[in-house]
Amino acid sequence: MRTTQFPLSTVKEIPADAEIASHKLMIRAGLIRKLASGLYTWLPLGLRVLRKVEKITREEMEKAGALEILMPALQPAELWQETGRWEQYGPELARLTDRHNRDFCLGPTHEEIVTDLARNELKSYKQLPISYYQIQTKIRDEIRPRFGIMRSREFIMKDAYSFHLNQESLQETYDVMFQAYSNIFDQFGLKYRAVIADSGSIGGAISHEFHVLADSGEDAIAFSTESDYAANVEKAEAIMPAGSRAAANTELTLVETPKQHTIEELSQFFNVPAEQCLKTLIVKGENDDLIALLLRGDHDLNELKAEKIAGVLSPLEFASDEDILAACHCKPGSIGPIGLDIKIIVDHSASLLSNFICGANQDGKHYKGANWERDLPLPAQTEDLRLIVEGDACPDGKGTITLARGIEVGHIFQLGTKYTESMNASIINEEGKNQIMTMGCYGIGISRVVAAAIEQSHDDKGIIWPAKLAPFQVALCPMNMHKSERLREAIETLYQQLQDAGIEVLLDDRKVRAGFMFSDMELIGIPHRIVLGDRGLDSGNVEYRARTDSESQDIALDKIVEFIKEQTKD
RNA sequence: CGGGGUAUAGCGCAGUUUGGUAGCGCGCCUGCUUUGGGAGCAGGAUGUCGGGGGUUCGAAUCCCUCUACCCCGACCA
Repeated sequence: MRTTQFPLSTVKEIPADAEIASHKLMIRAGLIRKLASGLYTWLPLGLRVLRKVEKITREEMEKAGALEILMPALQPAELWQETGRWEQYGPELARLTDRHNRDFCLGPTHEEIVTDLARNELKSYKQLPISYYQIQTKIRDEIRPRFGIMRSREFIMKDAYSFHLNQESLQETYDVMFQAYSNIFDQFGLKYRAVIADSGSIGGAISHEFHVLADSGEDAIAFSTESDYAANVEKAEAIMPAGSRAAANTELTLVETPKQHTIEELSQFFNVPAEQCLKTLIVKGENDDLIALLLRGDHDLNELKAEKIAGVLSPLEFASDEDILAACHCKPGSIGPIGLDIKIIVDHSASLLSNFICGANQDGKHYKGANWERDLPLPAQTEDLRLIVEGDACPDGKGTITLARGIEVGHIFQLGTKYTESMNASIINEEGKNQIMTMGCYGIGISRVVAAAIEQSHDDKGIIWPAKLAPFQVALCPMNMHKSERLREAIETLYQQLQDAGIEVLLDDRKVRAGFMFSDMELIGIPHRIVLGDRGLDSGNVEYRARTDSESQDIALDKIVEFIKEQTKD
């Protein structure tokens, strides 16, 4: 391609509404343009990258034995009503009616549609297992689209669905898909981790997320220092710490704390670490009652864990100040478990505290030197309530936890019979009887991968594409070609030779100055750059520089094609 | 949906407090000079000042209203 025929839409000024590096760079490098909140047009350069992500994904899905199909984005409400998700999905499901006043939605995902396909097409166990996949536009009316393509209202997803006679078969395909996903992310050339995940609203039991590691990631991932354990922090179990409670050796004392409400203020006031304080949170229960959750001061509540406990309202809701005043006779900031007359659930770690600080249920007062089973009974219910933190013991017993940030780009689930049962998707089994199929589903956020790759790999000059995602492999930059006919000829020859060698070359044949050209090529992140001028022609050399290099090197003009082939081979 | 903010040329912004008829930088067009790290000079084009209503002799500016967009929270590939 030539830049005169494949215009670069680079811009110098950073758009005001772009916050994170990938969003800024996608606009600046001319990959995308915004149409409206959460809606983007892919420009030619961006689309080349997107197609590469699709290609790698498609190849690996084929290798994994999945069959490509294409399902409609516009979907009848009836199918969603069958599974109950028409009601459950909420406002994120974009709904509309047709001219006959029939209800439809724009598909945010395709479990209903593919299950309908399966129940019509699949009759016999002999047809199982089978996996379908598609690469298609999804629509989700996000509460708050942001970060450009990272969280948009319309995005491109590869979604795959597998159907099985039983759990064993599902597990086999799940393992195959897990491997396929690993292959895909290896090929992308991105640093990633597969982590144990919560299955969220899609449903099902076992599930893994694939995260591209980047400091700006919205998710926190917990890893083991020793084993291959990795989990989304929201799912990572904080295990009961070893050891027992230290002995009670201080008196329970009521202390005036007129201005101390937060754990931080308390730990300063009493001059003790936050972990010697007890944090009391009041949440709503299922029967309009209130429940107190107790945590160590240095720990944070994991809301996902809390709302899964029987009796706790899901989704989690904190009690209002009025509710708290009624139940605890004080305002938030002085609540504590001593004498508290509502259900109390204590976190494992908090149950091991001794001689701790806690609220006294009187405004402006706290207790110090509190001890379980001496000053107050240890609550009967001890649970894992908190977010795992750096340094915690790993749940698998090997090593300790470190944390990293990640961008969720893939998610695989074992759905079981959640959809097949409600939609009565059955086949005839070996005994000639009807049997509900077991199902798995596997997603990759194709468009998000592009943003995640940039987020992980960029510098102050622009994008640094991994080889397999780069829109072009080589930038060919002539110096003042419009003034030298022999240079034009040499460049044209080289351009042709590189293309003949199967290399994707972007020839910058614009009549622009060197610095302008270099800046553009660096901004759009082309991995290899060849510079040739009259000077080079005289000495028989070109200048080569990889995007990641800080210095150029001279390569003989008659060796450069071989050199580039070597640099760009797999 | 709650809380905060913004809307002026293709992009980034000033002008609004104190009403007087629209400006800067980048980009774009023309010419000359430059030409190895986003060039210089000269000239030029581009605006229903987000929409509607009101106050006023006069509104980008004051008042009312609507809309869009952005940021913080719950959602997710």
